[in-house]
This record gives sequence, C-alpha cells and structure tokens, in this order.
Amino acid sequence: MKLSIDRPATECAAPDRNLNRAERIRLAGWPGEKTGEKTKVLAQVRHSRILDVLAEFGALSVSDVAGQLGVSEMTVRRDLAELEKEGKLARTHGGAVRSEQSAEPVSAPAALPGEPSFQLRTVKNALAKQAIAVEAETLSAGARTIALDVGTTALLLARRLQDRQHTKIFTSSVRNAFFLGEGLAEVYLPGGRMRGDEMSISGPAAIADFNTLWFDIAFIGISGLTAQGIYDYSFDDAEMKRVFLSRSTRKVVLCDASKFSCMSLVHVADLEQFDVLITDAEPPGDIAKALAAAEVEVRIASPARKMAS
Amino acid sequence: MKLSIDRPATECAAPDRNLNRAERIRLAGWPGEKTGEKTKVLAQVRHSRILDVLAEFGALSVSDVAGQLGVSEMTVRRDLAELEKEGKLARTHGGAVRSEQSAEPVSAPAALPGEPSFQLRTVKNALAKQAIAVEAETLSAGARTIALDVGTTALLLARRLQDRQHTKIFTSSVRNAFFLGEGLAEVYLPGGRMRGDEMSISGPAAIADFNTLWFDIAFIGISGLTAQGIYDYSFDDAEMKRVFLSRSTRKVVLCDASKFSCMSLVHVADLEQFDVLITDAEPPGDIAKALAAAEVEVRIASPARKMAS
DNA sequence: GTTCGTTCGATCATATATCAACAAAAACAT
DNA sequence: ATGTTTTTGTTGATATATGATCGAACGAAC
Repeated sequence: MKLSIDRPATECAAPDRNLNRAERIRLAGWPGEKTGEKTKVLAQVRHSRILDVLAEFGALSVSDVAGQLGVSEMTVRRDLAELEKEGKLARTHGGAVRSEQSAEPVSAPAALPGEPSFQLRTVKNALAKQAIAVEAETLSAGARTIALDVGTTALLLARRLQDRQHTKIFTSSVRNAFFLGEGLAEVYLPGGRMRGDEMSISGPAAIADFNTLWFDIAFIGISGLTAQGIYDYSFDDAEMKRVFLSRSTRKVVLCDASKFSCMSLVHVADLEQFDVLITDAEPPGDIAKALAAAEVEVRIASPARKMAS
Repeated sequence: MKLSIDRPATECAAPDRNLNRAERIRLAGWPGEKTGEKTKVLAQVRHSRILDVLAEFGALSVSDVAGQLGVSEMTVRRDLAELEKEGKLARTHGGAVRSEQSAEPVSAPAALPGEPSFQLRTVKNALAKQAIAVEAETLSAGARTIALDVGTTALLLARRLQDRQHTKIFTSSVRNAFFLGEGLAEVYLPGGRMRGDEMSISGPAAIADFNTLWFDIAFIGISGLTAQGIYDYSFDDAEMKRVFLSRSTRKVVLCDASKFSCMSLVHVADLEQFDVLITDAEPPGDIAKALAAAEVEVRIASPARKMAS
C-alpha cells in the first residue's frame, strides 16, 4: 500500500505557487476581483501538473496524483481520460504514461542507463518537489551565480535552470552537473572524490574550492527540519551545505512537507542561518513559530489546492 | 550457479557476457534492493525498464528482473510474453534476449555544431571501441590509480572498471564519473567549469588539481593519429591529456582504426610520449613505422575475437 | 538414456483499478 | 435569494492485474 501524505481537508492552504503567472494572478484575484472561469482553471491546473510530471518522469499513478493533488481518484481518472482524448498521454491500468509522439524532446539522459533508480526515487512526492522547484526557479530570477545542493529536489531545480544563459551554477553533485550539461548554463564543480548515492563531491579540497567564492543565491536540500534547525544524513554533504550557507547572499532551503519534524544524523545549521524556506504545505505550529522567530520567509508551493477563504 | 542465459546469436551485440548478473543489473541502473519501501511499478514502466536492459545488454533473466523490480516472477513472465507478442524481444528459458530488428532509435539530443554528437559517436565503431576497452581493462589489471580521459572509448572502459575495488579513478569527464558512480571504484574529479559535449572539466584549476598527482596508468582518447603524433579537437581537453601523459607510469592511447591518418585541431603529443597503443586493426605502414621507431607497443584488439572471461 | 534442479504456464484466490450511475457540492445565471 | 449547470465525490458492480500453487516441460550434468 502506497501511502501519501494526509492532510486535513479543512486545512487552509496558501495560493498555489506552482502556476504560471497568468494562472496565479487569476487565482490570487479570487476574493475580490474578476471571478470568471475559475472552475475551468482548477481543472486546467491539474492537467498542467499531470503533464508536467509525465514530461519529467514518463509515468504516473492515479493514486499518487490523487493524493498529492488532494482530489479523488475518480477526478484524476476523468482528467486522464480527457487528456488521453487530446492525445497528450496514454492511459494505463493504474496510471498513465507519456504518449510517444509527445512534442517535447525527451531528455536524452532519460534514455541512458544509470538514471532509472534515481528516477524511481524521485517519483516520491514528485508533484510537491516539482512545485518547490518551480518556486525556487522564480526566486532565482536575476541571480547570476547560483549554488545548488545535492538531492532530488535540487535536481528538479537544476533541470529548470539548465537553459539559463549567462548564469554560473555551482554544484557539488555530479548528477546535477550531468543533467545540467545538456543546457546552456555554465556549470562548475569542485574537485575531489565523488561519493555515495547522491554522487556528491566532498572533502577538504572540495570545500576549499567553493569556500572562496560568493554566490548570489544558494539552494539547499535537507533530509529533516525541526525547530532546532536543518539536518542531513551525510557528514560531507553537510559541510558543503554550510559552505553554501555561509557564502551566499540569499540562502534558500528546499524542504517538502514530509521532512517536517524529521531529524537526521547531522545538524547542519540553525534556522537563523537561512532566509527562505520553500515547501509545499504549512509547517506544523512549533516549526512555524521557530521559523517566524528566526525571520525565515516561508513560501508554500502547493502542487494544487483549492483555496479556502 | 544458475546462470543459464546464453546468447547463441549476435555475440557481437552483447560483449558484456563476462559480467555476472549482479553487475549487469547494476550497470543497467536498476534500483537497489530496497526491500523496505514498496513502490508500485506500473506495468508500462516495467516494460520500459525491461527493454532498456535488453537494449543495453541483450539479455536478462526472469528471476533478477523480478527481484529487482519487486514483483513476482509470474508477473515478469507475463510481461515478457506480452513484449514478445509485440515483437520487442525474444524469450528464452530463464529470461529473454533482444530481438534483432528492435533497433529503435534512442532519443537523439540536439547535436552541438562542430563535432558529431556524443551519442552518434558512441554508435560509430561501437564494436571496435568495445574491444579496445576490453583490452585496456586487461592492461589496467593491478593498477591502483588510473587516469581516464574523456571520450566514448574511455567511457566504455570506465564501465568495465567501475566495480574494481581499492582502485582510484581520476577523470576529467563528468560523464565518466556519472557512470562510474554506480560502482565500487573510487572516483575523483578535478574542480572547475564543465564544458562541451564531452562534459569535461577543464581549465587552469582542473589542470592544477591533477598535475600534482601520479598515476599508475593513463588511458587517453584521441581524435586523430598520424606519424607526427596524436591530435584532439579541444584545447582544454588536450591540456588535460598532456597532464595525464606527463604524470603516469604507463601511458596508453586508445584509438580505433578510423582515426588513423586523421589530423585534428590540436597536436597533443608525439608518439614518443606514450607507451602503448590499443587499436582494432593494423595501422597503415607509415604509422606502423613511426610507432616502432617511437618504441610504442601496439596491441590489436579484434572485435571478432570472442571475449570470454 | 537417467537424474536432478530449474523454469514454465494454467489455474485460482486476492488485491486493485475502472467505470457507470447517482449524490453532493460548487459555480453560474437569473 | 432560487434553480440550473458544471464539477466533483461516492457507491457498487465489473474488469484487470498480481501472486501463489503445482504439475509438466525443459536444460544440464552424468
């Protein structure tokens, strides 16, 4: 049984951050201004999210999408049926796959071996992570030097940044670099030994390589967040995260809701040490309080959620 | 042991027979045995994975696929039966092999101008390059520190070296590193900017990182070889090749026969500066003479020869 | 040939997904 | 406000997929 994150149906969620500008504006204007076509928009938002995930991962399951979008499976099936009729995907038992003549050129690395395992891992909370990545991309607009941490969410962000010109991206993740390599951005890696599942380059030499630089913005992935700070499970990666945090004008932490109240091996930093938290759901009360006390801006990038007033 | 998969036909297409099954699966990028998390795998996704492995290795076994995918063998058999009916593979006792006409073109990424795209070159002379890689692997037996150049042939070699323990592999190619990352060998990268189709890290910092080390053996890929020496089309990569050549006990050049008598932009080194040339056919007379004069050992790795181990 | 171990496929039981129809809710129009 | 339309959620029947069993078929070794 695949379980997804349950949230109370009555919970008030912030406006969806994971929309393109036009959609967001329309949604944001709901209380007062123009109220036309709102019902259509929500359905189209779902369709858009579904196609996004499909474009990224090639396949999705009805139950996952239903859980992460907060709608019933029946609704998702109706969405899929409609999209199938438009030829935008192919339905299967349990979900849907990308239709072959899909317009977007399928990313070449997807066809290369080596990726699938990571891809499988990434599917978990795919919608939330992608929404976070979209919000992070917005936040990085204008930044010329970007520090990018290891991790699945960071990889999604990397793929959104890959074609940004005149931008230098610094990452300790060989995996990030590999996928960024297809794009137009300038990619920089530190030197040293590559380790672990994340394919991160760590160690004193790597730290030294990046510790003399200064970044406009840093995006940090973590494995846990509590009122006491952020946590990770790798000593080496934690050290690099600290470098990013200490040498960036703006420090952004990417953290999907499943990591709230999770601790992990290494305490990376306190909440005071970063500026923005991008997540996909309201953090629990104690964390919210601590974040406020630490003057961390919280941005909620919900995959899709009805607005409650 | 129960290794019952054998490929009677098209031995050429499956040169990886000397890998055991675990290695084969890992090479193909299957998820590790994470028995804890039960992730539903869509039937179509399974099919896609199966075809991926077949496209790469030509053969697979039912039990391994079942184990790695976390489904029963019966399900895998049903998958194979269906795919066989579609003509996408041919079943055998214990598994399946690639059907011959399944030469589905893998997605071709946008080619960079100037040189043929990486994937394109991978196909070119694939057999010869595989044979060269096998010979190179033999040559590297016992080496504890290996310098590995960029290029398609080097990548093939990388994949053969990836599970060698207690071995440090130094490469300036992020692509090599990416695929080595799944294995057991220690992988080291220089720091700096990643460039170009080869995804190589180059520049003064990268040169400096590796210029203080000493390698047991270096494997160099080139784009042309004449009596005057070896050539490459990239200034930056050429510089790294010179570093490898100057700081290794044994210097090996990998050069398939299509590169004989080819010149390219940058003259990297003279024939005297390396020890061994691995190729797949007798070099033409003038080059052979020059190689002999330079006391270069020439090893011919014939693709036709059966590669057993 | 024989033996042994493995693999295969038919069948069933179970779990899961789907669909149609209806019920509920929201949005819209008047 | 009221009623109508659209969208969404629920139910139950049906269809499909999966896993387990077991006899039969196969391959390898002798």
